Amino acid sequence: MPKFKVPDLLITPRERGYARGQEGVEQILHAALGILVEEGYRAISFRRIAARCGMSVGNVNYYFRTKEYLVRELLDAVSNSYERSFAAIMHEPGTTPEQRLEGIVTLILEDIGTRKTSCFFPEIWALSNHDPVVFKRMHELYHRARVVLNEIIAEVNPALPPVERETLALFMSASMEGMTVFAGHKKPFRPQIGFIEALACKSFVYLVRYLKPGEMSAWQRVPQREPA
Amino acid sequence: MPKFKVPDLLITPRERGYARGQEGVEQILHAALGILVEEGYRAISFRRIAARCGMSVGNVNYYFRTKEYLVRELLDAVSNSYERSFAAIMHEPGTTPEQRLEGIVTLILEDIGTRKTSCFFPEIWALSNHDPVVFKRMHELYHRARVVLNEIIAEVNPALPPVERETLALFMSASMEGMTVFAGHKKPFRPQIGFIEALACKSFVYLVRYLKPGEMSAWQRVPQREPA
DNA sequence: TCAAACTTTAATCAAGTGTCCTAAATTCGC
DNA sequence: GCGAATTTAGGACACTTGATTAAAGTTTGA
Repeated sequence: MPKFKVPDLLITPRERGYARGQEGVEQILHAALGILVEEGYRAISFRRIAARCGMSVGNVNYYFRTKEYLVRELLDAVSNSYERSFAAIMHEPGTTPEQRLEGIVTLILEDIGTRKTSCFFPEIWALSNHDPVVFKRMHELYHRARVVLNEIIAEVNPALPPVERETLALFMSASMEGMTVFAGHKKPFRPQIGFIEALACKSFVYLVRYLKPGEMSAWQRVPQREPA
Repeated sequence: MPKFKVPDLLITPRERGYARGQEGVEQILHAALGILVEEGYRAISFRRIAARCGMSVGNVNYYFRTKEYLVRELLDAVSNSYERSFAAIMHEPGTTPEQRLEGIVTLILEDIGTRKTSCFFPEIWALSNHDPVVFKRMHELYHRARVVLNEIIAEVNPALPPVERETLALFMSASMEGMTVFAGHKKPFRPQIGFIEALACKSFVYLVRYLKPGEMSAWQRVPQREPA
């Protein structure tokens, strides 16, 4: 099982323009990410980006006419880098589903140990509460992550109905994301990440293997109600 | 098992001053929380708070000389409300540890369904990456939450060594917190919260009961390394 | 009653914002 | 190397928003 590392950004090249221009947008997006990581989303501004990559404000504005476009492309670039990593694990030949599951758990728990991820995602979570565009793109990203988990579950435990399978995938994904706050970069429990990884793997493998169809529904005592 | 509901704020009364003044600070703190929930942390300002509770800017500033004091008291008020809820569950007589565990899972997963919690915590997670005071208070709050879990684990599975017990408590807590983004208020998976709750309870009870001492360490394949 | 506690008004001072415009400099296919 | 397309600088515009304070008035409650 090789080690995967999620790259910071995966920027799709523009159709027109000189090579210099492409370099420009990459500088800008990396600067934007850097500011977001170091100072939070609200700190992103044309002026700060310009300062950070030694450009003029007007030039940054030439590449991204509005801040909204800029943020959207930044999200896409992060999202794309994860998509590629997930695909790599999914298409790895000669691995058992359990090995792939462990691969994902390792990938994610290693990734949340990076400063970028530890700062970027909480920022996005907060933002998605107030910005529908961010909300949509974030959940698309997580959806792609769950596709991999779903496939593994279906392979190990084919009798499990789709709803229960998807709930299980969600449970695993959310468990790992939740760790960001506690065992992410410079967080109090980062040193225990080995234990945490082991616990997560064992717990997930157990659930995936031994969860019986209908069991989840049977456990539910009260049907969920949704207050208006 | 009665239903607990976490109150929005638990404001400790001041030592001096008139009753009117106490009412004033409560208005202010509730307004600040409202703004944080609706527009994000960065939107909190004396001006906005004043507008929201029909006060003058100067008056808000009279109660809280700086913004920092204000935010600190806001955090404390939220923190205290959770502390009381946890204590209530911990000291409930005539319940098995398993029942108490289910009580906590239910409490937390219901709580993340509220708009306040769904917005407040992501905001705090993001903020804690940039503000050491918020970092400290947030982790104190979570520590108090884990104390309850720790106690339950110790009761069910007394042979489990402290480190492994604490890692398990962390794992459970983080799993539930992670759900905020996916099954919180107005989130895509809120309707499945019944399934999720069932899955969490069963999975946690299984781990708490059947985790054997030393098992976690044995699973760890590679000792964790920390890059500088 | 009357001092302490509140409240308003109005103002200061500072920093920052996105967006647009013009004019100069550069790139790179031809 | 020409020259159109592209990139860059720099500054102007027109705002918004911010924290904090001083002075003067009002309310409270022992």
